[in-house]
Amino acid sequence: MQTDLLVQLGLRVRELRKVRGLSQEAFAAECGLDRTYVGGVERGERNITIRSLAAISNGLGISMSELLSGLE
Amino acid sequence: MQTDLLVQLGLRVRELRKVRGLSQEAFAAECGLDRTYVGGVERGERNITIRSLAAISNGLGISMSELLSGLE
DNA sequence: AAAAAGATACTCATAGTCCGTGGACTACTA
DNA sequence: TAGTAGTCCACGGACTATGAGTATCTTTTT
Repeated sequence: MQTDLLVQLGLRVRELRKVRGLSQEAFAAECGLDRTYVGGVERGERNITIRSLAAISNGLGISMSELLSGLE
Repeated sequence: MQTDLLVQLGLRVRELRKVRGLSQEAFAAECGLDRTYVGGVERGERNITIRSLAAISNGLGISMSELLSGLE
């Protein structure tokens, strides 16, 4: 059985954020999102919308397509 | 000014659906979604979540990453 | 005319915000 | 040894905004 889509995405976001040396709070500010919300995304608890996904990939400096590559 | 993300996505979904020779209704059934909901997505009226995006890309037989490539 | 798509409108669940608390950890400073 | 201060994150509660999902009616297309 494969890991849930939301969990996979969350792990990826967390990994990419940490590589950039940002705290959740600083990263959330970059994205224009709430810190508690980003935490929830990283924990795989949020079914994120495409607009928030765009905000996050923008905050990470990559495309949505890149952020989602390999995820089903 | 550039076209809204949701409109871009909708146009792409519509294009890919038509290439496959499916009506909105038949395609929606493939995706496990309602016909009017898919219509709203194609018209760029829905800020779709990642899970619905997964259902649609699955119905199209491509990855989410492919579906979103080139979109900002 | 029939089939396909658009428009509108509704309920209910949840996306997303804002406030706060507490625990784990690090680094001083005594 | 503490003791305290700072950082980071998980988590909760209360709240607002909006997405999911469906029904109905109208318009367009063939």
